[in-house]
Amino acid sequence: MAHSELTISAFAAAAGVTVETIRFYQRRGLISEPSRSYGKIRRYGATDVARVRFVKSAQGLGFSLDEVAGLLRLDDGTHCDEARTAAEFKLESIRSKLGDLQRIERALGKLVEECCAVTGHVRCPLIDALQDHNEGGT
Amino acid sequence: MAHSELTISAFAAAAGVTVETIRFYQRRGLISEPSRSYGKIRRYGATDVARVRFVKSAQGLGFSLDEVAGLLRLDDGTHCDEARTAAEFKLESIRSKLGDLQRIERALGKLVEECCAVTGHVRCPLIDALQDHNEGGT
DNA sequence: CTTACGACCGTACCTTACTACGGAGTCAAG
DNA sequence: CTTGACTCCGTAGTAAGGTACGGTCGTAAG
Repeated sequence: MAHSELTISAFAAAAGVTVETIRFYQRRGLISEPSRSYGKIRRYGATDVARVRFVKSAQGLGFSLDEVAGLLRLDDGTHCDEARTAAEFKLESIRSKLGDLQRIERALGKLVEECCAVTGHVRCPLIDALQDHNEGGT
Repeated sequence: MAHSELTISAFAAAAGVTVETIRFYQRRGLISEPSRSYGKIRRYGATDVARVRFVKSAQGLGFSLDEVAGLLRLDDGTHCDEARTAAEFKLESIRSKLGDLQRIERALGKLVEECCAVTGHVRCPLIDALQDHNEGGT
């Protein structure tokens, strides 16, 4: 596998984005310049596809491209101890998001269950879910 | 409770945003126009603060302001069955995000543990985490 | 009364993340 | 050797989400 032979358009399609987006990510350094096998045409492989997919997922979770780049740098195996520290920070922010998301999920699940099942007004716990957690700090 | 008496600047500070952001959210309909008690000055209460905090949290999780508005509408107790259906959709997207986030968390946790503990090259599982999940579809 | 601090308003500007465009080079098929 | 799909490149434009700016008004202190 990893037949590093995709043209940019095939690559883009495989990753679920457009060619322009690939070129944009290239400029941003989110994907490494691939070996331009004969001529000056870029060729991409399966790992590149995974990388772009990762970018898209992380983005959907509220990370900016800069943050995603940071995450990806962690994965590159270089500057280990630096990466470790950074990873610990990231982990914190991720766990915080995880908490928020879980609270929203619970609240929304409850809402789906209870909505219209109760009499009178609903006052669903979507916002409250986060409020409970937040009110610890002033 | 709910002493609806905050001025816009106090409100903004309480919610952790700027006055301009409040006005912007107002225009977008993310917070309801408050009763302008005497004169034409807006006054806000604790529920408004919770609302803005919620917006910010949801945003950090990758929801656009439009989506957040959608979530908030669910919470408003009106158009119940419509809300229920929408909530079920949202719930799906939230659970998908939750999955991604958990995979990243696990991978990052592993990375922190294993990085530099192993000999030779690291090839950490950050991207792989999402790849495992994604490769089900071609 | 005037000076100042906020609230009010609209408009302009900025950053992030794309997206579209125009023009030139390349390569395989006909 | 032309045609056409596809590559390359740079630059310009767009949408979302604010952020900043300039000016008016109201009221409370000096």
